[in-house]
Amino acid sequence: MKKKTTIYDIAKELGVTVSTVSRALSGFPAISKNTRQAVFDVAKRLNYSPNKLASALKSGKTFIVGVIVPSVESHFFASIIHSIEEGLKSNGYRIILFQSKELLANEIKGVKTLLEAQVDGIMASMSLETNAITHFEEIVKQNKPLIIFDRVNLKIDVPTITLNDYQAGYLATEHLIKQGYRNIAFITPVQQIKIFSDRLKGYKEALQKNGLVVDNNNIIFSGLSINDGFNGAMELLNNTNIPDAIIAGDDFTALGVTKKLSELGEHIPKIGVIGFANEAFSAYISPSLSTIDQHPAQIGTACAEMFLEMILQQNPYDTIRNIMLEPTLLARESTGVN
Amino acid sequence: MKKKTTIYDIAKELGVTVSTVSRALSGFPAISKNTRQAVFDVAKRLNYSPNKLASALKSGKTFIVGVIVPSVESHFFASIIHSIEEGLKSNGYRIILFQSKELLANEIKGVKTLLEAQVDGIMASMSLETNAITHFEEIVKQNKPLIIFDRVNLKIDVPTITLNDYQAGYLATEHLIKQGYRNIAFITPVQQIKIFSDRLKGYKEALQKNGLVVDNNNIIFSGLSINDGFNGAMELLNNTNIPDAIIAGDDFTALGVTKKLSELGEHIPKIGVIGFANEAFSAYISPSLSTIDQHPAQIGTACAEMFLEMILQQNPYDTIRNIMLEPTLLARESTGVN
DNA sequence: TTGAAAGCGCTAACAT
DNA sequence: ATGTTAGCGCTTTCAA
Repeated sequence: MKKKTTIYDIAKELGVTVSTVSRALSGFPAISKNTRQAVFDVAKRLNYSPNKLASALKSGKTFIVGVIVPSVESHFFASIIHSIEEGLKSNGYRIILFQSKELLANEIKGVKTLLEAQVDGIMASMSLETNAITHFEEIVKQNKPLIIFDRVNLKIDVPTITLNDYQAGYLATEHLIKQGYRNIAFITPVQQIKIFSDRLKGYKEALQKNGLVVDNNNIIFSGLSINDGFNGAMELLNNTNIPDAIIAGDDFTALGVTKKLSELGEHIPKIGVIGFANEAFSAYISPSLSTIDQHPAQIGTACAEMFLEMILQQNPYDTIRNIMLEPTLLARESTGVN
Repeated sequence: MKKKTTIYDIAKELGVTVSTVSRALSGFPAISKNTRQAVFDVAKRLNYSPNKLASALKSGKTFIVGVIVPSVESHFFASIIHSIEEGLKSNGYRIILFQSKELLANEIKGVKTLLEAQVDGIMASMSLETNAITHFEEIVKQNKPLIIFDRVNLKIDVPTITLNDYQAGYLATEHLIKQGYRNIAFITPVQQIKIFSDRLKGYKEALQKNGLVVDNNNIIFSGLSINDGFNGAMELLNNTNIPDAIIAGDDFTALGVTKKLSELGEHIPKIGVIGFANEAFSAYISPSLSTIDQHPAQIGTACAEMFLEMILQQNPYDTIRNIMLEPTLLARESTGVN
């Protein structure tokens, strides 16, 4: 394998020094038009490809932002990632992805790996397991921008981009009540993540405001998956007082609920189902799934803007903003809307 | 922000040289137990975090493999990625992800970016648009391992991991025929990607072997998405000779087909539908979706093993293996199976 | 507008 | 078992 072309090769070829080549390549203004053109021509001819590693080592900037999400398989996170990329690319930043798979250990490893890779900042949404945040504090200690989005832990003092999940829980519940449901169950992930406890609060208050009682037998704590929905529904159907509607933790969970209900088919009365996140499939299944739109594209865009703000400040944490977006109800057939 | 700890700081603290520290940290054998322990202790105390950039620059190895996929949002690719990660991590390799979003331009940019980031190798599945492969040839020219999986272009001479897509097309068609369908349509992506032309071939031969004729009006060329399925079904239903079954390019496309069919509801006779890839939702929608399992986990594992083989050879392309896995039929309600 | 030279943090001969 | 030293490829003062 022939040696790779470096700026030294270009410099030698042109009889100039590497500094000139470096300046020409990086768009430094005080360079003659001719020199710049000559450098570009030779670079092209020698098939030059810059070594970003060397550049990053010297300059201290990799132009890479690490993004940690529970999983990339949901439309919600995939869409956030996409809009982060879009929002960042005009400034030359790229992202590198890390999936925690809902495991705290992976999340910790992700932070470590990204930090060792010298990323210029990190955006993260926490795993369901996350109950400690020392791994995130390390990022702050290094004075690198950290932005937490969607799944936020109460205890952390960094910029956040979240959805108004209290409102999301309230909206879903209120919608079901308006549709005539009276015994509404709630399947939710564990509660150390703020958005999930907020949602539960919204659910409870919507019930109370409408004169309905909160029945703890109607609240199931589980994970987020088709299986969790399936099992959660099974559990609820064993209650003496079977619910007439179920709010699921996300659309996958709602799909599991739907599956369980359809298995029982004629044996039970029609039960309303609503999810969260508006997955790609949700509008297309039968019955189409009512859900709460969490505006992932807006969340991603806000993350990107926030990051660009932070790196402009001498200290990224000079001002800490916490942005909250509002959810939208998407009412479909699964809650009796034709 | 205080300076980051380097191996120099550790060395100074202990009164040894950086080489000793470097050796201790990297598990070099000829180091006394005491020294090693002392180094680890100080490293821990000073909160040392290695700068992988510097290490990679010097050693020429980043231990990063670039993975390019059309999109991460399908279970198929997400699952491949997961098993690539699993297969690689025991050897210290990590992956960095790049999504082409089915656009050739993005794919080209992905290769460039990954190469500039000095990845140790690249694994890629081509976008639907990909009709030129000069960008991939650059990887080979640099003598870095390139592995193409699933979506392969005929013209490229590198190791590949694919599914027997001829068989996949054949299986799907044969299954429908066995279920009693006689006028079977086929919605497929454009044909420069080998797997899609193979599938089509399997479809045609299955028809012919069973005494059915190939009707070009029954073959629709489109993309892969819910919308493509929706529109494809609409087009097929406008034919004078309406098909009694539809094979869709993937499960998302099949979902779009299903949606269109259910919209027409009672007005048309029951039409069979089958997809490819066994997405997470496929078993859980109503009717549950028949599909062809493409064994993504096996594909990913094979990619990882192939990569590890390639870097062991003095020249990664000394031996080029092309692995082909066999698909499995998953028969469900959408094709009339209970 | 260009050159000279130092050095980012680490690894890896080559010594001892 | 440990020290010395020369870079990896690039950016960036400082000087001319």
